[in-house]
Amino acid sequence: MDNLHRKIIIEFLSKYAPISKELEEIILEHSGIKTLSKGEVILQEGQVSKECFFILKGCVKKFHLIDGQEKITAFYTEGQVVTPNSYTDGKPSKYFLKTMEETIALFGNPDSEKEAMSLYPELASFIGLVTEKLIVDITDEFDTWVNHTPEERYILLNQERPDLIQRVPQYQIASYIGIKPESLSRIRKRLTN
Amino acid sequence: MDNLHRKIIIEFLSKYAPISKELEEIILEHSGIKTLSKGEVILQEGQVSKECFFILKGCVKKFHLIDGQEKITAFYTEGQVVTPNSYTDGKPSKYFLKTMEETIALFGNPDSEKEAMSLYPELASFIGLVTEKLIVDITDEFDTWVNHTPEERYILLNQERPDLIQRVPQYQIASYIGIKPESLSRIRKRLTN
DNA sequence: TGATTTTCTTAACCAAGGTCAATGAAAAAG
DNA sequence: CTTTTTCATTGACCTTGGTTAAGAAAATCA
Repeated sequence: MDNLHRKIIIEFLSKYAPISKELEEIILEHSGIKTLSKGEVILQEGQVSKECFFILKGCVKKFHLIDGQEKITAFYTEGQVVTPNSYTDGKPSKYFLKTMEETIALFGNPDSEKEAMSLYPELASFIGLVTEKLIVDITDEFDTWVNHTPEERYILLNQERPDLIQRVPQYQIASYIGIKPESLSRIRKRLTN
Repeated sequence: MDNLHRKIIIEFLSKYAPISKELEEIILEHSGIKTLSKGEVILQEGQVSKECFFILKGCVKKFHLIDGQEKITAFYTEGQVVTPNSYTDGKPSKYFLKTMEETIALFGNPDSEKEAMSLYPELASFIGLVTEKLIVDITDEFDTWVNHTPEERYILLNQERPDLIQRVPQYQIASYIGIKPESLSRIRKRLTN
């Protein structure tokens, strides 16, 4: 694990609570690092996920297939945790996870998670914090979504995740903000005038 | 606490894991039951929440005030937990919580929660399950929302929470599904034809 | 490099929701 | 039982996004 990756993890973990070097090592030891090539499918619809992961480098999209069309509901990038619902509830996934670029991520599975938690009880409360924070983030995102128009969502996206606009094709951004590529073109035109 | 309320709680708790009579008592002892009258504001925008609650009877709406307009993002009814983001992250709330009817709820606060958890470690892992399930529910709701039109959302709401249509005024249902009351009228007309 | 595929833009027309204003119906208040 | 207020519906007109089809621009590949 190189220094950049280490920094991303530590930065992430420190958001939740002061973290000891010891706990840091425990977490690193119990997760496996993997590199995925561009366009790789991490989770299929109907499949039960056995892994959650943390992105060190790269970008992953989450999408539903509706009438043969991809409907993107999330882009995950560096420093984000991805815990598929299917990983948590053991039910077949309703959505896909697919890399947009070559992606390096730390993978964890329930067995090693349980093992680590039984060895290090402080890990459990730490995971609790991460989980609680996730709820706050998701509900905030939901509220932001429903309280804005597609045009406003595009403006917000430019402000809050300008990197995404650069690295993701526009027609996928369109899907993410809930409109068709043609409409996003028009919105962009409206905005430049 | 009467039998109906007891039943609602036990039904709720059993969704997550088999629950012992003992743990049941612990939870009941550490939460205070309160009755709120119709129209009571539980949480104000800008306020830091010190309580989460579980609804035994009644209905609570969550809404943002945008340009003086209520934008409803959730209705909570019997058997649902409400954990304000502000309760979790300690930051001022971005939204309001207000009762739609007389509402009876079990309230918990961080102090009694921590006390109970230190006395009964098994409670912590139980709360972990509840929290994880919340994430699954919220992301499912989010995905359902973004993948449907207002008309489809209205049809879904009728199927999945027919009680809400009965007990909540239509213009508030309209706000909840993201449209104006006039548009909901038109949708209803379209659907009857 | 030239060829091919992918992505982005434009335009004309359509459908759904927003706005404004008027009217009716239903509930609440007196 | 009225009166008043709140809520729901309707219609005319506007705005935004969807659809379809064509072509331009960019990225990829041979």
